Amino acid sequence: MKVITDEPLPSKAKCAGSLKNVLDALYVLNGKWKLALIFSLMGSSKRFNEIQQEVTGISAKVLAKELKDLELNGFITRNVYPTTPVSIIYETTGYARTLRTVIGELSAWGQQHREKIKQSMRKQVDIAKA
Amino acid sequence: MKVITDEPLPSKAKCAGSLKNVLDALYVLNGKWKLALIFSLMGSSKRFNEIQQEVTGISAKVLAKELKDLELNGFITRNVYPTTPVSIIYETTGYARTLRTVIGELSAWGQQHREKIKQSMRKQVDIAKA
DNA sequence: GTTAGTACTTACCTAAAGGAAAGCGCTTAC
DNA sequence: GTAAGCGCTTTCCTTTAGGTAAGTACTAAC
Repeated sequence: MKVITDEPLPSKAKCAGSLKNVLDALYVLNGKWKLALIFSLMGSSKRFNEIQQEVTGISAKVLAKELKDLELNGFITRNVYPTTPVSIIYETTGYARTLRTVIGELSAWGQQHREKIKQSMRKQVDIAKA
Repeated sequence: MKVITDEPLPSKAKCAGSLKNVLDALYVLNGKWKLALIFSLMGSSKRFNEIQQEVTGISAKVLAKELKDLELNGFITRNVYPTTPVSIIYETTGYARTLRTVIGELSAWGQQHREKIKQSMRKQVDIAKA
């Protein structure tokens, strides 16, 4: 067991940058819905109500707010088509698609995480301390 | 321009699962700090004050809460060494390390995102609609 | 006229996140 | 004794996220 006491700056400088990157990414992608919304629109462009149906649980207010936010940050565009009642269709930008790998990894991780949780619930916990 | 009106369920069923995965992942990894803390401890095991110094901006209260949360979820372990004043060292578990790729992607994306933001601030915005 | 649908907005409210500052129990150094 | 350091906890407070429900502006159908 190595008790760290006299190592003020081992290699922190080089890691601090990466840490800042993580923090920066989380800053624009925060909240419960942003990544899910981008993911939903990456599948196909959709209109307001369609999004609300797919992303179950989101309220109209929050959805409107998040869509504005995502548009301001350049992740999606809001297209108004002058059909008889105007159609408003949201779609992802190319920039949002740079998040594809991030979201892909997150989705894959989320899947195996759910599996793990289900198993540990069956075991009823005997892992007080591993 | 393709106005979606008569496509109730094109391929939603297969995407809904992935969407749920994303939501599930975000559920355990929510908040400003969790991924950053895991990332910090992935670099090297640390004690309380060391973490607080590296992850600048986090308060003692929030750090204590997040560490408890991460321990409960099996991402980190809290090791108490019976040195003269007890040393408490936090380290990541193997499970936390399954997040390595996710965090790696997030960090890489955060880096290029900051670059993009810096550029668009110089240009002073002439990208009303691309 | 009413009703219905789309895409929201507005008002109100609760809960949770997060921050600042102080305190606490312990030990060691002076 | 005092002071300082560690690893927190406690208290108080503000901010933010998010939810519900109602309303609004438009149009078209009945």
